[in-house]
Amino acid sequence: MPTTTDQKQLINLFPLHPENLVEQYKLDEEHNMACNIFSSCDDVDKAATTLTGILRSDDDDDDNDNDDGNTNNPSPSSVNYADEEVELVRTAMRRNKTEMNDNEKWVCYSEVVERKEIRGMSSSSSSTTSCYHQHNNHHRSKLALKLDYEKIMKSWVNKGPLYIHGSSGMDAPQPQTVPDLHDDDFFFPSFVNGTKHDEQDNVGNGGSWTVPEMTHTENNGVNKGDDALQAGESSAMIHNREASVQRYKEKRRNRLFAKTIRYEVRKLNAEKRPRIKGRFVKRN
DNA sequence: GATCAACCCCAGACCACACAATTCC
DNA sequence: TAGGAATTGTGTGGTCTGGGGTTGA
Repeated sequence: MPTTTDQKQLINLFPLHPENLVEQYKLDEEHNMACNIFSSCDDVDKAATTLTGILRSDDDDDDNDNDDGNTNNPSPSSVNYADEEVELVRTAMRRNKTEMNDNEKWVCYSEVVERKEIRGMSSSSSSTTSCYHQHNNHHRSKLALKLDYEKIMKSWVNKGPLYIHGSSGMDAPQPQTVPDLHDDDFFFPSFVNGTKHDEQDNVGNGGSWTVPEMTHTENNGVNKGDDALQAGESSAMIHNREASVQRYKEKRRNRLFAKTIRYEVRKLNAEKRPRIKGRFVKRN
């Protein structure tokens, strides 16, 4: 858990303050670029290599969900701009690494809830999460989690370590952070084409949240003779996860942001209905 | 740097009424 | 139980409004 002084760094209580906006703008721009780049890089076959492609990759990935088999067939653009892409990725990674070292931007969610409850207002815009929220320009209510730690500890006792091993090289385990559940992009998996990205990606992908993959070697306190059984369970977990990812993608693909007309006849009637200054008026 | 007016942007409200859904007999 | 009548609720689009942010003097 961060110290009190750390909290001051982690939580920006005045994100709209002009002084913060300058830095925030820079951070958001670079963060968004990193996010887009990494989300596009998760799928090797997509290779959205131009800036336009990178920016569109979020939408394109839906269309390309079924193209996972083309891993070995990079698009021509990926060949032409491969160097630029690599450079972009490296830049983003450098930036992300710098941020990780200089100024940790993640906050523990319980902390957010606590502060939210105290202040009665949304002060939870850490730089990382606000990266998405400000980018989307949505004012959405945040989910408040209240965890029953005892219950969690009990139910987790046979499921390996509670912590994702931190990538910062620190000895102490890093607390697992909870993503913004309202932001679907958070759930875009770094687990694509059956290849698992290591935990480094949890930090380096600009916010893409990944479920920690458990290996049986991490599973403490379990009989080693059950390796085969555990391998089967692990495989089942992977398949379950893939199924979850597929369900998520399907749901995401079917999302509709545009206004939908449920009754075309009502639309026609409304268009024919007389108005004054935009308001419907009686016919007589 | 602080202040203020002008401007811009956008979500939400407003309206009548045809039609869908529900209830009642 | 089926079916018709009555009642209630919903959805539709163009314009306006107010609040908040931005800009320039």
